[in-house]
Amino acid sequence: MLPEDEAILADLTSSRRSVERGDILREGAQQQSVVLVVEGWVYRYKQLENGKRQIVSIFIPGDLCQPFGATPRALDHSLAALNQAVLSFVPPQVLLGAARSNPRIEEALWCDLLKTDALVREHMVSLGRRSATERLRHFFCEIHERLAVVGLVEGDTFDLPLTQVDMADLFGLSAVHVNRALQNLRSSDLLSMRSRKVTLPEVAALRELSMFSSADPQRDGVVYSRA
Amino acid sequence: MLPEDEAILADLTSSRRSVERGDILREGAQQQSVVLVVEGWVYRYKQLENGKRQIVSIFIPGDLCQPFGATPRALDHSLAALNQAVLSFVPPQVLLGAARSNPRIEEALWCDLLKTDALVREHMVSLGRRSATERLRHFFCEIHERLAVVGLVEGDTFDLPLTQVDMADLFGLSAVHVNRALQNLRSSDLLSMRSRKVTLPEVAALRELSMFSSADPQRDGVVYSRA
DNA sequence: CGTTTTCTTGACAGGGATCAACACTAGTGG
DNA sequence: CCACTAGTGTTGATCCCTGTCAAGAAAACG
Repeated sequence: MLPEDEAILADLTSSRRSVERGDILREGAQQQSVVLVVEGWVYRYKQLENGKRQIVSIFIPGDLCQPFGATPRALDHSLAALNQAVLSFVPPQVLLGAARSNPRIEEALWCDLLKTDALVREHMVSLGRRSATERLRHFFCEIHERLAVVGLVEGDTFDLPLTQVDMADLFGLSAVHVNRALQNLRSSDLLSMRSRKVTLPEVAALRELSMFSSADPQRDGVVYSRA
Repeated sequence: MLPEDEAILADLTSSRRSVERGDILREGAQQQSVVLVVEGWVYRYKQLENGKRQIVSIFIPGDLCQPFGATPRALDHSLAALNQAVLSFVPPQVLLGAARSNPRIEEALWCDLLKTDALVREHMVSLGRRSATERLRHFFCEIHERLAVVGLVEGDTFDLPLTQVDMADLFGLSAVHVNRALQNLRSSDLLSMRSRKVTLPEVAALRELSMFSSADPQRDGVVYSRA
């Protein structure tokens, strides 16, 4: 990314806001701006009348939580933070303007949008066609790769601010079963977890097992990378 | 939609192509154009190494099968037709150009994109948190509403070119279980099916039961409507 | 430190998968 | 026009993955 592009994108994060764990925008809220994650983890979810919840996307630093051209409208889902997070609320006009003024930025924004969609699709495959253990394996590969891109993996270890209840709602499982599937992974020595820190000693083997294919061969589409 | 807009959009369907049931684009293919469905049903799916398949989206006439700014890239999924379909392959530059030249078109394209995403999210909720019967009920409500918008519902009846195997791959179930869930619906007199024709005698009751909430209160975002 | 959240474990139940026939439909070619 | 075939729909029997309930252990937190 060229310096001039970076300058423009740095502007996007000039008006930051810090939020605590919990809802940021509720389903039905009139959404004015696009949320850019600067720090922390954010997720989208939908809640059913019977109390069941499904997490549909997870966002990490550098991710845009909505399509960059999302015009003001009522949200069909809720947006929440998993831990304390720093967000930037960017009016879509700003993003659209940046895209118009600079083809490279336009390209980067579209690239980001397409990758976000691709992740959602992969998640759907997990929900529909993978067993509990397979879902976990695949997810850990995916999140490891995404975090590595933005420099949030140290060695083979990273923070994972998800409780087992969160994971249950993410994977479409019960919390009890997530617990048991995690024990599976731990006993196979492909994963260790303690106090929200995950270590994947053999990522390559894990990828092999979970038939994980990188969604991001080029790794050039991150809209905003941490300094 | 104003006449001048319609003229521009009509242009988009000038170069049509007819396809038979089966794959249109395979995963990994280099995608050059955005596919617009003029007639017939199209779907996106992903296939796993073990042969399992997950359908991630269904498209009906008037739908754009990719984000309108999708730049040429390798597809992460496959695109296929459920029945004989007429498609228009539109270069993204054409759509982006139309968007730049006319704010109403830009708005319509973004609106379409956001709605497609919203449908995907609702589908994820089904996969993760709804029982087999609930998934079917919800799907029939959704598809009924979408078909009605483009004038493909007569009375309370419409064509459904999905086999039970297709539905299984759409809902993340086995074909046998789809069959049994369908019998549930039929025995409750909320649905009748014969030779690919579906009738929903009491859509209102079905919506109530499936807690279906319209994703499209305004119904103004269809990019291309059949004449 | 108590309190609350989160994690773990066991027993049990159930939704849905799998396997294997068989019926039905539609398309094929003789 | 009718058998032949392949795909689709239907049914029954059985298994197992995952959910639910409940209770205790461990960790996080002020």
